[in-house]
Amino acid sequence: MNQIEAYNLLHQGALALSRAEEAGIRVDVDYLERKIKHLARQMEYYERKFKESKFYSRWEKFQGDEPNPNSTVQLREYLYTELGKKPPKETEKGFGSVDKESLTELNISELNMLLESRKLKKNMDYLLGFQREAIDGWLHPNFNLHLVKTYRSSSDHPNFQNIPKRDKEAMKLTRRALFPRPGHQILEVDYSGLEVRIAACYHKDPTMIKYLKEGFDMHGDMAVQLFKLDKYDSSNANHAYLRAATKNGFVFPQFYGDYFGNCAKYLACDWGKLPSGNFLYSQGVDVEPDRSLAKHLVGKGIRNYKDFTEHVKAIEEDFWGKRFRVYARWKERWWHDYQKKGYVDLYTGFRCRGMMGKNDAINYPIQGAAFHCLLWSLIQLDYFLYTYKWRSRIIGQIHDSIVLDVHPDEFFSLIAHIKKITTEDLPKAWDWIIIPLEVDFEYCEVDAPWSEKKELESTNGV
DNA sequence: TGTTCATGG
DNA sequence: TATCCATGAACA
Repeated sequence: MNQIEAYNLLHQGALALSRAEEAGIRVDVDYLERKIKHLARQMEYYERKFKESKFYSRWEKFQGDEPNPNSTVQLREYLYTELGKKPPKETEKGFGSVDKESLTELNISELNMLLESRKLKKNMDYLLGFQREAIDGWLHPNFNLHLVKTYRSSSDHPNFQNIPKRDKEAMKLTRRALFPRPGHQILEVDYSGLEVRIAACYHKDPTMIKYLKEGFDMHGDMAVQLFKLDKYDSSNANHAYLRAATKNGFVFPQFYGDYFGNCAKYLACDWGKLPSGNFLYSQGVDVEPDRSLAKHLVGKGIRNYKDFTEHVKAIEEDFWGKRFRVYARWKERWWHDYQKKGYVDLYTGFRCRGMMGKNDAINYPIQGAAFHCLLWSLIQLDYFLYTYKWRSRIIGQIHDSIVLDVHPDEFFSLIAHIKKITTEDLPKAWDWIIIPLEVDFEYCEVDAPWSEKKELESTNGV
């Protein structure tokens, strides 16, 4: 594809997204007002309790003034200088970190209070943002195509692309404010594993292609290797958890250019959430014998954190040296080409210029082109809804997913059309897409808020 | 204005 | 060489 096609994609994309902005999403302003008051009371409670503690009075003495728990500088001085604690982690600039991971690791009860109040504040900020941007009970988030260096989109006022989802409590609290039009329902369609599939279009690694075409479970296989399981059992909650940890703590970081040391740290740390124990995070200390995963790994010859790091190192070497060696060779070639040319071209006709590190040069074209798949689909869908005067509307987009406000009469036929556009029409339009694409659907009942979203079990036969 | 933290993909 | 891309709030 060439730069004319790239321009047209952005032009048509801007028009389609402007219609989504105009459509907007309903917001329950009464709920916002109630909940904001409620959160304010909860925050006051935590503040009061925190100030009653000995931990606080010592901080007050040290500070010589009223301490500000929101100041990372004050907090780190107090913890790491006055109290002499050892920072579990450092910031990018080399100071002692006071983020959630570090404060949890320090294991001081007053810090848990502080973390709780940070969480409340964060939730409050989302609701205040909605309240500030609401016009007559409607939000109209902006969707930008001109701000991101990879030619992805961004969103602001309010940002539609970072509303809580993983933390169930925060998810319910924030998305409970957002509604479809009266008598309508929210529908979401998202491309599954889009970036992995688009990456495979670039590097064409046969093993990866096989995983994607045959529907084999790459994360499950890696979990078996990392945790020395006999066989992956998806009905086992521990296995399912380890698979998620593997996906987020090894596979994706490796794709983005991380190395075994960080991966080992993340995986060991993450076991803290597992019933079987958090032993390895206590750095080099031998495992506690009464924890089942610990026992299991000891039985396999991995006795401590150091052993585990070596183990992850070996798996990393196998990952790039054997399993995905064609992918690895592509990365080297691509990086070499960038150093020669000073730019990288996307399959979609865009060019990224400027100073890039190795990870940047490799990841930008994948991230950008993956988003363009979504954008192309959104343009087609918008054109279709607009031309045939459907009552359903696109109301937003989150990198690899589209959010719609749907009239119930149009629900099933709309799903069929979306499936055709996203998984059949797109690969026909762009011949560089050599991997089959898949989409999943989620939906809410009529008049239900976004917090009530559930999976659509099967879209066969619609 | 740059840094840190938290949220999403 | 060592985790990619954003927005937004608060602080210094």
